[in-house]
Amino acid sequence: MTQSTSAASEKSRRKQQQRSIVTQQKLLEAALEAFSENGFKGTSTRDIAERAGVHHPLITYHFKNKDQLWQAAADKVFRDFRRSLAASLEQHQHECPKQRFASLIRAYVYYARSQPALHKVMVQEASYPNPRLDWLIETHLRPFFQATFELIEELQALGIAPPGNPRLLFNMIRLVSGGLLALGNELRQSSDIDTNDDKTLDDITDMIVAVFLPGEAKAPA
Amino acid sequence: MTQSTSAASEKSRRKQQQRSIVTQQKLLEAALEAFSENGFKGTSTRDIAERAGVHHPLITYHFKNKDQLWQAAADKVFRDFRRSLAASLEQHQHECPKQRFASLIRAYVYYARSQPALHKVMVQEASYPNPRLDWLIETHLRPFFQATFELIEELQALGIAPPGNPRLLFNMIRLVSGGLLALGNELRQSSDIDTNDDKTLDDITDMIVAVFLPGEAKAPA
DNA sequence: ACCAAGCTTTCCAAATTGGACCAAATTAAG
DNA sequence: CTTAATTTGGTCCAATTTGGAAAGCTTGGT
Repeated sequence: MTQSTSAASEKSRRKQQQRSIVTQQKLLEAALEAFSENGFKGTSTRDIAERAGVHHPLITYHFKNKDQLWQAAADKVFRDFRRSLAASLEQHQHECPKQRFASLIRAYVYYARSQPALHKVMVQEASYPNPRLDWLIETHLRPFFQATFELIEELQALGIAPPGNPRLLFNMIRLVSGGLLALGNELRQSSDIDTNDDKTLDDITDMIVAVFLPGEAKAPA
Repeated sequence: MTQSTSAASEKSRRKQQQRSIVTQQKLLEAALEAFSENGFKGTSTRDIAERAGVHHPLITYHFKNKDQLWQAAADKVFRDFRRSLAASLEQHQHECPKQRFASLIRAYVYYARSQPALHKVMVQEASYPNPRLDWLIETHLRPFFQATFELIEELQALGIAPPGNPRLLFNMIRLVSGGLLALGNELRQSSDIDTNDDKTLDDITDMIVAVFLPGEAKAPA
């Protein structure tokens, strides 16, 4: 993804310096923030550089151009996000299906708070057809969704999740899990809901579980 | 909101011409589309004028500036939206609470498809604090939410809606009701869900009701 | 010390921005 | 059918923003 990494081709190669990595990270986070606030079109590379506290030509240096930077930034969040969920699944692999999925939702909700850009960027790009949306779907959404559809189907077979189109059910769950956190600014003012409060996140998790997984879990042996 | 309407102050007043109304409507719809796709910052008045098929100085003439145009456009959707929901409530006022609310959800979902900008604009503006968000909340969200919170509380008291913070519950419902339709472009590609199909909308409605209003409705006398 | 990696500074040409201006046209009203 | 106000077309502008090039400086690996 980054220039330096892929530059290992000709003769002289020297390993990437630490400060370079730091700069890239700063740029990626700033890009994420900016893109999630103003969309791809509404964001200028200069704005990103400013947020990162970096001179704007460094974007060209590190990421070639705006598109590449967007992709690198999106890739970072979604990769992180999926890793985070996978970790939760593995960590709770010996618990009953309902508990496992509840933990997954919890992980989703907490990740969404730590990185609300996850959901915002998705909505931004989904607002009209464009190559970035296609990339996002093929690279991250489809693989992730596919695996989760099956989880949902299991839960339905066990009578834990309600019947109906599992894809629809899944999308509802992901929407509330990520969407509420993305609306943080609004909810505080419109509904007296403080998404910074851990208590709120737990309430959200509990409610999602109560609503979307109403079936009884098997009593633990 | 429009200039001509408020220009009734000095001496000579002549009623607004028909073509003027048409132009304003075209501009409002174009503005909505553009703002929902690219956000406020990412949208230029020229882009809006082009979508509307009118010369861009007409925006200045009819709406003074970009901010006023945004507000007029947002006001139009939200007013329409609330009117639509209010109509549903009134139309079903003699049905049982669960049926009434189910109809409300249905009205929400169908409106969200006819005007996905409703949800998109909300997410766009909520992505960072700004005066437009404040206006939106005070003018439309709070009044609408307040009334609906109470409906939810009733349903909870009747054991139809699950317990828990009614505000949280409400926001979940509105998120899935509006959000799925806003993600239309993505869902088709990522989940084989076609939000243009009426059948899908009915499935969505039914699932929301099944999930969020699991309690038994009183048998109709 | 050498030299590539990384960064700063400066500059530019092109495009876009919101908005001003005024003459032409359309139309409501008498 | 006049007439005057409304609405629109066409043009222009000054300011800002855009992505990117160029050239030289600093840092750090070897």
